[in-house]
Amino acid sequence: MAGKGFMYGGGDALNHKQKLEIPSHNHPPLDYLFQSAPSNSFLGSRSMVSFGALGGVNKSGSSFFHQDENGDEYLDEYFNNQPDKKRRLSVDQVEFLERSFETENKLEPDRKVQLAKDLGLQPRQIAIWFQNRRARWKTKQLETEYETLNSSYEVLKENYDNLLKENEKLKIEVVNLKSKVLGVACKNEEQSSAKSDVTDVESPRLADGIHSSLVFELDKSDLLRNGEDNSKEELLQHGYTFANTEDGYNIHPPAASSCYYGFPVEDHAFSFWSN
DNA sequence: ATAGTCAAACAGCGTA
DNA sequence: TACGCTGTTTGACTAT
Repeated sequence: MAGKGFMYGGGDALNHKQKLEIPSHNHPPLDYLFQSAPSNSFLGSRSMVSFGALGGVNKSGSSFFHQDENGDEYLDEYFNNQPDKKRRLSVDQVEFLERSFETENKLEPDRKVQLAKDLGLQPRQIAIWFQNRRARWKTKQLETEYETLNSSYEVLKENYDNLLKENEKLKIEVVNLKSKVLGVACKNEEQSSAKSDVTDVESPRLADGIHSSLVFELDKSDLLRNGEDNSKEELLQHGYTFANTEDGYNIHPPAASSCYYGFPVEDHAFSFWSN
């Protein structure tokens, strides 16, 4: 990022070289100093603090910079070794930042400066921490939302599968009922044909003997609606029997019925014939 | 020793 | 121009 701010902590992201170029009015990385002479009340058990802790003061208002008789030694060591090391924030610093984040996850400039002062970090470090923290929070949110959506999907899928099964059962039931009616109609047709004793050119038959105009076009409700009593009476005359059921009655053909449509005997749709 | 994970810091882009 | 976001890099740390 050429042309960006030169001072560490200022402007946009800086490269490593820039990061190490401490302006004359600023201080060497404090974590380096703290490694030998910690004075920050926010230093955690790990004794780690960012080397960006420049110019801060702790809660008691005392300087973060350890200015003792060895101060120059730290300075020399810093510039000689150039400890370009990334340091984790201390536990206390993170806790402080977490509490601040819980209050408000966006960072106004004033709060950033105040936090930087309180924690002895660079404002840019505070900004970066909030940036990363928001990213982690968003990731967590996405995971949570995914879990929620996934469980909703599982429930919906189960309901859908159950509906499919129910639908299949209902379809089978429809076929059952239609085949019952078809059987009745066939028998009726047979009887009529026998009576007329001739081939009826106006009632063409299909090769398998099923009357084309009757196939799956009648259902029990039609039969019941269009004069149940007459139909029943007529069927009784032809040797049909009726068995009462919960939802009406089942129609049984005469014992020696010759009406056969080529369905297997064990066909579920015709199982009622063997009742 | 090394692979995996986490977090600090950075890069680059969009936006107000 | 500062800031936010997303993606990436890098170093510290841990488990094996």
